[in-house]
Amino acid sequence: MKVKKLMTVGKGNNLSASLEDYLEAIFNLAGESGTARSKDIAKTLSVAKSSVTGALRLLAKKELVNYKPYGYVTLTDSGLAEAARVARKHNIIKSFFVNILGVDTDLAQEAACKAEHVLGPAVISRLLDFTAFLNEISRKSCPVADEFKKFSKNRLQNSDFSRKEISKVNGIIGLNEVKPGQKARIVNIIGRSGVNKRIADMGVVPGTTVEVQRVAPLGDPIDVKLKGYHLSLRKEEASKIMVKLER
Amino acid sequence: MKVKKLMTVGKGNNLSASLEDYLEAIFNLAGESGTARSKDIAKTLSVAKSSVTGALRLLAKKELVNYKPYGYVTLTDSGLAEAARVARKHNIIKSFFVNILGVDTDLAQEAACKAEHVLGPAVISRLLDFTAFLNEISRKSCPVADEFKKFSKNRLQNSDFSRKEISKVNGIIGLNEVKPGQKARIVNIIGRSGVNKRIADMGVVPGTTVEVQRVAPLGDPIDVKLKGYHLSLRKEEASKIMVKLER
DNA sequence: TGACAAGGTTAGGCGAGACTAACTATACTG
DNA sequence: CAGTATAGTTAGTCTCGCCTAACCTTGTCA
Repeated sequence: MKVKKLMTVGKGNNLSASLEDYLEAIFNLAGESGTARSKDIAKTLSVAKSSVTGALRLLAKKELVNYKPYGYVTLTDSGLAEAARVARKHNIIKSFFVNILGVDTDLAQEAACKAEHVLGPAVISRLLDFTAFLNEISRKSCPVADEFKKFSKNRLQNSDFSRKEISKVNGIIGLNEVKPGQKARIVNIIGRSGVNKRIADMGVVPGTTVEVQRVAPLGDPIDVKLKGYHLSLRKEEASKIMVKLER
Repeated sequence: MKVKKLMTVGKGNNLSASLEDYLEAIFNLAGESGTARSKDIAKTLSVAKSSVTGALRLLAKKELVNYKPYGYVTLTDSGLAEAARVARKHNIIKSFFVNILGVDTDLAQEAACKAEHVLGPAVISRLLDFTAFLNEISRKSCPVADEFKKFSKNRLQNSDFSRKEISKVNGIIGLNEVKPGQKARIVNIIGRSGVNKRIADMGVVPGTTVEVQRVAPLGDPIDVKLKGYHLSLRKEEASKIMVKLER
């Protein structure tokens, strides 16, 4: 039997993603202009004014904000703590994206907004340690972020990640999409069952090169050559083998 | 005016997070046991059978799965591509969490499940490049992941990140929570307005040490000393300055 | 062949989160 | 101090995902 949600609605402090957003917005606005006006909250989050009213009532019930209709909104002590926690997370994530990965600021901002609701303390903590670590070794031996920048310059540029371009992430495709005659480098193998297990057992690891030899009319089966072996794969199986085309 | 969602419901391929989950589950199940039974999908995702039926109908409408009531479920070609894309993302994220950050496998699995719906191609692509980069330099100079492990061993261990422990991430707290007499190291400053801007302009960067001198009865204002200066901060401002207590 | 178990579907409902439209309170201005 | 613009609230509705309970299908086995 599943666990039921029969907790008292009272003030159980389990914030939904959207309530966290409201809290964070208030936190930021209060910091900038002293006080958080409902309208500005609405604007920051791109929601209707009425939605803000609703959220404020919920937050008030949880005793995270001081809220009286038509009055100014302030954070309570626990609200402040909670908001700071969220903002902290946001910052850690965003700074990783921007400073380490070199993602565009706006994009990072946006991604961090969503990721902050999703990554638990364990991951965040490790992430933070990791950036500290990178700083450390950057000082000691090499400036990691810069090295990385150089490193990625050398790779073939697929920088036009329009929002709509969803079918390929960084040029990685399923083996089933490779044309006959083409060679590709295995990036990873999803799942370890059936043929994929067999392949893994053959000692095939990411990095191995594979060549597609023949593809049957409907894309199934696919004949490949790898490590000297010949193999015939079903399309479903091939789709689980992620590859990057050799240039 | 906002952009309206007036697209034809038909088969516009914008998958919601949950539909992506269903697709991914089907992808994995089909890989393991040849075919995806509705019941197993339900079990994998921990949802009721009826929810699966609903999702399958939606996916069928988008032509991502072949679905007939009471029949077997298979992915269409575009469904396969889409599912592989999601699984790929999942793998990239999870492997970063596990292999680089050293997060526990189950936790990473869970976190990756959520993060995969939230991180766009740009971030994923950078992440992938970054792991490739780390592999590169691990071979050349030092094994980064191991070094990191050693590095984090040396830090004070706050490893008990129970789910409920939400008020502190890795021992980082707001300056407002620091007790008089204690010293702390600034980790980051959220926002650059008001006093925080003044502080930032004073050349205070992450790493600077700050000492709390006096805290007024209600926690406001807070007198601090930093870089030789004395400052009086309002609680709200202090809460935007993230610090870590000095040991 | 016919009964039954297991899997799948339908119907109805609920909560979260958002929206629009209409109404009310507050604040500014002459 | 009235009048109006601006901010905030209320009421009602919609969509998404999910649930439970009851009902159907299918395949199996005596």
